[in-house]
Amino acid sequence: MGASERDEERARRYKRTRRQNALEVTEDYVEAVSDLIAEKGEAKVTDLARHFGVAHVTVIRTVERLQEQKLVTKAPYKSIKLTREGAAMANASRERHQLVQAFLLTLGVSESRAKADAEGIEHHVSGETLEAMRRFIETNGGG
Amino acid sequence: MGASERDEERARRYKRTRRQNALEVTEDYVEAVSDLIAEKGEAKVTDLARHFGVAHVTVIRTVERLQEQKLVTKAPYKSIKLTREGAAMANASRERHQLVQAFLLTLGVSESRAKADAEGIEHHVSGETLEAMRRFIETNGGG
DNA sequence: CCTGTTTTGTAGCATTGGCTACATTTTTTG
DNA sequence: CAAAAAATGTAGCCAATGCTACAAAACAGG
Repeated sequence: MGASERDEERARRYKRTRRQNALEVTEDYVEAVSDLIAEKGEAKVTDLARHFGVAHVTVIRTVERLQEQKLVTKAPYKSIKLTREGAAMANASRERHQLVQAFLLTLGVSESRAKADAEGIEHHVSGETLEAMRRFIETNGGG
Repeated sequence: MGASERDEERARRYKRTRRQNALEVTEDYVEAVSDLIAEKGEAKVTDLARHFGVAHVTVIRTVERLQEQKLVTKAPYKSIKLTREGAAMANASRERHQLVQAFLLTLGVSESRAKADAEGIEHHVSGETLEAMRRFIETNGGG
């Protein structure tokens, strides 16, 4: 007995979510690197470790992976820089993050909750849902 | 130079999101077990593998973990059963899932997108945000 | 009831994201 | 400039979630 179409569709959704979870860390890192460069002029391993509240070793390994994915560059003992693709991903991620957060605020969620929930939600929002959120903010925003 | 309060808060949010990602699989499994029992009378390893689109071995190991967490029980070569806590988690998870999906539909997102996005979003929605979604559905729902 | 299929289980490997302990390099500072 | 402190790197561990390959148990048909 094979998988029904409904099974297959659900399985696809499940896998998509798992993939997005894997992407989350990547997006969070490039966004953090971008923010740190904007704020301090450079992004160092220690800054990222403090940013995420993890051990510096964890940052080093994750940055290695990001290098393999051509999202950042880094020479030994030097700070982390974004490639063009990395910068593009950071911008897209930040925009989406801010939109989701603004949406939650407009919906009536408190600031602290909006920040916390946006962190988890942002990576799972499709373009279509993002558009719906944007419309909602435009219609109900500001007041 | 230590971490600032803003750093610490952001780090807490980040860690919370990572924890929720780990919980995701757990919640998805108990919910699937609950659904299968409701539909077919029992939940077998193969059913879950088909449900999620993963190898049966992955299911076996995950179910072992769920047993350690007292969410399910399982004897060798027998089907999976929910403990009281497992059933409670399944119900809460399903309710939240449905509410998020209904919310997205009310917001104007297409059904397929709503289903897909709800899958990823549901595990990251706090009680407060869930309440805001419920209010929104009540106000704008039905039409 | 035996034989073949399906289901379940075990062993072992990979990747990701955590960690500690220790080593090395860079930076700061007295 | 040398010593102390900070930053970075390496080695090796763990857990979770995937996988394939092979083994054993349960179930179905003839």
